Amino acid sequence: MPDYNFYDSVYQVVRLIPPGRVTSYGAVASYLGTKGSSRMVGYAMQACGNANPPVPAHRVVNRQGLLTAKFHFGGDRMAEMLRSEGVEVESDQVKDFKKVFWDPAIELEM
DNA sequence: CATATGACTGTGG
DNA sequence: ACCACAGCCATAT
Repeated sequence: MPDYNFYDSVYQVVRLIPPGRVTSYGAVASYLGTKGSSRMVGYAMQACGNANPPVPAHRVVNRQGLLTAKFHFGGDRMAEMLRSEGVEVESDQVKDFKKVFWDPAIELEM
């Protein structure tokens, strides 16, 4: 593996998330091969503000579809953005999570 | 080089 | 079903 940066890989996968869809940290980590580093995905998101182009971190939620990242966005900004993209959010949780769930390991599998 | 941290996840009581 | 603890692994200090 050449200049392999974990952060960059995470950013690229997250940027592949289509609008109106969400994914989980574990799914991204698993796709990257580092299944156990689900926390690293979120940690990478912390530095997403340093990435270019920016990363739609608001499309990444936890396994339960809960907007754990909203605390970092500062308010319900995350929920509003998701709603703006067509994702129904209620009680900081994505409705029909299974329906809007976007798994890179499946969507990108070929 | 060693310790601490974290936007997670799974298992057990 | 709910709460608590442990495992995991890359980055930061």
